[in-house]
Amino acid sequence: MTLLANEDIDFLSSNYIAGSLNINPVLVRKELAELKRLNLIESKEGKNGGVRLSKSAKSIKLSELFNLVKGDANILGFSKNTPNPHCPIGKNINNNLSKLYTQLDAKVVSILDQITLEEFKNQF
Amino acid sequence: MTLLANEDIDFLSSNYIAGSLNINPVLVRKELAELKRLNLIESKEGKNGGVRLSKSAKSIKLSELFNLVKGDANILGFSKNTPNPHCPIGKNINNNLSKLYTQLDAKVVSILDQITLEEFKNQF
DNA sequence: TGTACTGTAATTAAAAATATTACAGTTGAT
DNA sequence: ATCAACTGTAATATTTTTAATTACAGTACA
Repeated sequence: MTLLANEDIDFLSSNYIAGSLNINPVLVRKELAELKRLNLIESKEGKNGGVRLSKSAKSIKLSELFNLVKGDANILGFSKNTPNPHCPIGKNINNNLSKLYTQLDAKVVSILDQITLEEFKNQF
Repeated sequence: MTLLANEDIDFLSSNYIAGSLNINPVLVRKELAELKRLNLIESKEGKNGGVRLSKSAKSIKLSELFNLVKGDANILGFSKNTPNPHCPIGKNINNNLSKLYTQLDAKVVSILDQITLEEFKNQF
């Protein structure tokens, strides 16, 4: 997103972006699909196509990106974690951790709400 | 740690803990080694051995555990992420993200500083 | 009509996490 | 003293997850 906010070029190709990220273009396109779903970017197919921000970097808050990456899970959450349901602690730990994580996530979001992509980009 | 704080039994064996976590005892012992390194727990070898908290749950803040799990990295940090050093954005992105993450981590720690293991345990 | 793209699916390969096996050393109980 | 139940740790194997690759249909420009 920083790259999209930074470059003057109208549409950036997934190949170009993949070059910057140093990963495979198909992975980039998959992630771009997510960003598109949230209307953060728009794409153009065909020659000279690619993707660009669908609104100004000034109007995109980092919290939006955080929530996108976060998805359903808590960002600080557990990867797998399937404790023994017969253990009195185990059976409640995920519930109690989740409560805590939700609280922490909210705080993180409140900070990221104050930072725009434009501001982040301008550091570079 | 919640389990250790909760149980009355003097020393809990790695097998018992593994039963609650539903994972392999060897993994548990590896993680216990970390907790021991930080003097959060103490262990006894031999029969009827195991581990217990080395200080009261009241005196253990969740922030200590957060920092232990976090290690060197930022908790919100990147898993691999080796961007193209020839890209003006790519070459600085990790540095700039790291600055941001450090700020967020600090906020998280400030919250977890206010919660003791005892308080967390008492929810169960 | 060729070239450069997106979009997506399917497959393969690489990396990371977890489990397993093994065993030396310690402690308590019989 | 010897057995049983532990810790501590290393080495290996398995499983899971992540990322890369291949493939190709569809679109747009020139």
